[in-house]
Amino acid sequence: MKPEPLGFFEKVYEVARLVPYGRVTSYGAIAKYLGASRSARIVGYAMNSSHNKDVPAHRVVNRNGLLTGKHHFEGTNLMQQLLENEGVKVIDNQIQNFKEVFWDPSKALLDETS
DNA sequence: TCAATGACCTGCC
DNA sequence: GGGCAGGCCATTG
Repeated sequence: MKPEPLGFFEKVYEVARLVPYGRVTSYGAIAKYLGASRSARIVGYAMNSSHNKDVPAHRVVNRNGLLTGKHHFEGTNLMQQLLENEGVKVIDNQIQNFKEVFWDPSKALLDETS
């Protein structure tokens, strides 16, 4: 369980932690930032292991802005509650204004003057 | 070691 | 423009 010291997972955790408050990102965005847009599934898999980490997995959703992984949280609406608590409008597991709350790692890290 | 699965994405019909 | 199928990389049984 230790392919590399700083493998894909760690990178995913890093980006997930870099997600600002009230902002969300997508698996594809992280994967793309890591240079593995085709390995978007791995990013989600990393989140699965991020349960024990301090990774805000609730800020990470799919490309459609749908809380696909909310099923993996404690409660059924915990993920939604967390996002709403941060100011993100979530209705029926669907993030409203996803385009506005969307946080692109590559773009944000590239231009931090947001 | 092999095979199947998975919080997805992209491309094609 | 919408829906369906395949593929990608890594982990677990």
